[in-house]
Amino acid sequence: MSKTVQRLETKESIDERTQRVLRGIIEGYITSNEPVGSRSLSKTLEMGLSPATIRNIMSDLSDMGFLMQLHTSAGRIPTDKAYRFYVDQVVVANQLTRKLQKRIQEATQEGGMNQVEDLLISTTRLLAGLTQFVCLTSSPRVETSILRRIEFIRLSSQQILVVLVTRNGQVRNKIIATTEDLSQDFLNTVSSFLNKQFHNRSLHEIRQQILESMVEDKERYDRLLAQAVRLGKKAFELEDAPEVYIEGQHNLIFSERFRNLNSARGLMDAFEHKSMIMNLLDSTVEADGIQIYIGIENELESLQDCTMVKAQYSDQNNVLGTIGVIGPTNMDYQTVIPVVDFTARILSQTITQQSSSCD
Amino acid sequence: MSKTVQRLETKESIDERTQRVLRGIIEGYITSNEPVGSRSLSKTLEMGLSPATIRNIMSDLSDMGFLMQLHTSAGRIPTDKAYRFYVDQVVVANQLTRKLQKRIQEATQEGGMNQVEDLLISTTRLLAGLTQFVCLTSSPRVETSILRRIEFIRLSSQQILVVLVTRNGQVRNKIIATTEDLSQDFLNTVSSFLNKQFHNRSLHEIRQQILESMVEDKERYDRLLAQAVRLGKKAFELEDAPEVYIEGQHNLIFSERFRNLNSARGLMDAFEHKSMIMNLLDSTVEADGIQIYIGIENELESLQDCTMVKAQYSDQNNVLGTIGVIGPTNMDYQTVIPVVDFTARILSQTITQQSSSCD
DNA sequence: ATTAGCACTATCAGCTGATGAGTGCTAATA
DNA sequence: TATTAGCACTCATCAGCTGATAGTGCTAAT
Repeated sequence: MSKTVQRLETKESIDERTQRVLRGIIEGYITSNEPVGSRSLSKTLEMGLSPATIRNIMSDLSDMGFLMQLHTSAGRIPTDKAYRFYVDQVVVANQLTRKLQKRIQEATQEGGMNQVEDLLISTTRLLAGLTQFVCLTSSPRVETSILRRIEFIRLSSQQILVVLVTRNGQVRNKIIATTEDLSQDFLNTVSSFLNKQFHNRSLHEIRQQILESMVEDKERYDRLLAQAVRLGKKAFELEDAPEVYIEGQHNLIFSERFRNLNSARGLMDAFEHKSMIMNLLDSTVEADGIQIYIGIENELESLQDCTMVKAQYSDQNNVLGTIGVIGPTNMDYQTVIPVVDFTARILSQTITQQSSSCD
Repeated sequence: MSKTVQRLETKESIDERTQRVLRGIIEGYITSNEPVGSRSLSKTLEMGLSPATIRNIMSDLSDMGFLMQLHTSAGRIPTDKAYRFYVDQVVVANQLTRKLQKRIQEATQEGGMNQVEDLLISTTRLLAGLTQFVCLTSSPRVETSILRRIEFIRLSSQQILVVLVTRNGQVRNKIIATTEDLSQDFLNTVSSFLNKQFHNRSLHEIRQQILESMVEDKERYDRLLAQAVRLGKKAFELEDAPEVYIEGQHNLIFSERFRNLNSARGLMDAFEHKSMIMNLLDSTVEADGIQIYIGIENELESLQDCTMVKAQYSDQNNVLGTIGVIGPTNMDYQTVIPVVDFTARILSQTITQQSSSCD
């Protein structure tokens, strides 16, 4: 794996005029998806500069590493560094249109969404549709979520169904095998014990505590407690399956905007490995707000000619997961950024409402 | 939607020699994915026929509708009718290699598969990987599955979690809202009543019966029964979400074998509509064994230059769902057919084992 | 410092002729 | 009579050439 730049620098001071030209090229390339040349830029820029002057400036910008040419005598296109400059210095978090805001809100409020999973899936799909890119969402880590309720249901003499409900409305099922035949009554006692004991604790804490209990002197426990601990251990041994939702993969193939992309295949393959995606989404440096990884700033190689825009969502207490889109580096940052941002906020809001609706 | 042929006919009697030529062309095209010409065929066939003779025969076969040319002076390729002939008359259900059999068995026996969902997903992925095509699987219709257990869990004063376990190990969760605050004790009574009443009935039957109960004179019920009926109604009102698993979509784009396919886009889009896929899979004429739809035999337009090979899987009593692959019409039928067949059998077997492990 | 002018270069679409694989027809053959 | 050799013909493909276009870099004039 190639050691990559963490984040591109844009400390250099560029004079006002040069900045405007750079900006013109970036925006030109974003809208047209074609290399932009000095002549056309001279027109659109309306700064009264002749193509020749523009060429000189472009030449300087190339030297500084902001522009590159696919071949001599084609216009120039921005480098990743240029996009970084653009995102940091130029793009101001402009408002979404009311229309878009409404659309996002409505989509997340759609009926029958009391299961967090459904909400996440439909939000992911929404964002993929809005941006026409690929959208990825990581579901809340069960690990860190708060226990709301645990219940055991006897299925047969050897099988018990564990139902585990978290604070934010995720429901997990797991069938565990037992050697002893336990009655439903007994299971009820166990679960009510566990519920009392571990109410409002994170699953992680709970697991820890159970493990500690087990090493303590077993003599001190009565049968109930011993079984409770044993069942609890199995129940909370949930493989923390990295749940990821991916939508809009077909955009990667069919969208005009992705056409320069040579590593579509690699990305598709990467998407098959959920745990890798999970990593991608959840490897987060800054705690809040939107995060943007442009081109080579991405660690994953097949992502290095894409931009990933992502934001975390949370309930009132904790960060739960991440939602993000992957698009071409010349995406329309001015709209994509606020769309992702707003969607994440709405998502947080909806989930918070849900989890606060418990007692 | 174009009215399509239900199933292509191959009643015509073709003499032995002509059959061998046809078969040679089909197999040639299957292995090379290139139109086959008279000269090369004359060599590979080893029947001592000159290219000229072969050409005459080919000409006859073209007249009968078994062959076509993409353009004059390219070799000929088989028509859908030819593949139908091939599948019906030539392909004998040959055995899978032991190696493949093992691989399929191992993949389905992989640990932690006590949830049917996991089993289906991993089987779908397996089949997509083995064939390098797209694989589709429909999950058992909750509608027709048999109730094993139902349980209500009080989450808050307004929310109740319904947990529903079917005979073959599917677990469904649903959160329902209540106006009245019902105690867990009360809910336990309700669920134990419902469990007794409806044990081993299909969800469909149960729903029917509940609806009938509701129109009966309400006076005759005590509070328990009334609530049980009311909760039961909500619980069994599960939207029968058509659950479909799709794997290997990227093969559609990247596989060499699909390259003639112009409607990849259409297929990808179709895959987004799960209910359509569900229809596609479950619209079944013959009850058992493998089913093959070649080219224009498919109702779905964007599938009309593909072949779909599918088979149903079942538990000891009922057909549960369908698993199938979609590939190019010139797929290697000799292996694909037995692979799908065997996979479906193993799937049935695994699910049967699971559902019989209850009391 | 800016700009006009000019030489240079790469891409693209369109045309060309050569090549090759394959056919259909016909006349000769076993 | 069935088969085959021979020949003319048809297309698709490909390399090579063309002019048009759009861009650059450099230099000299403003």
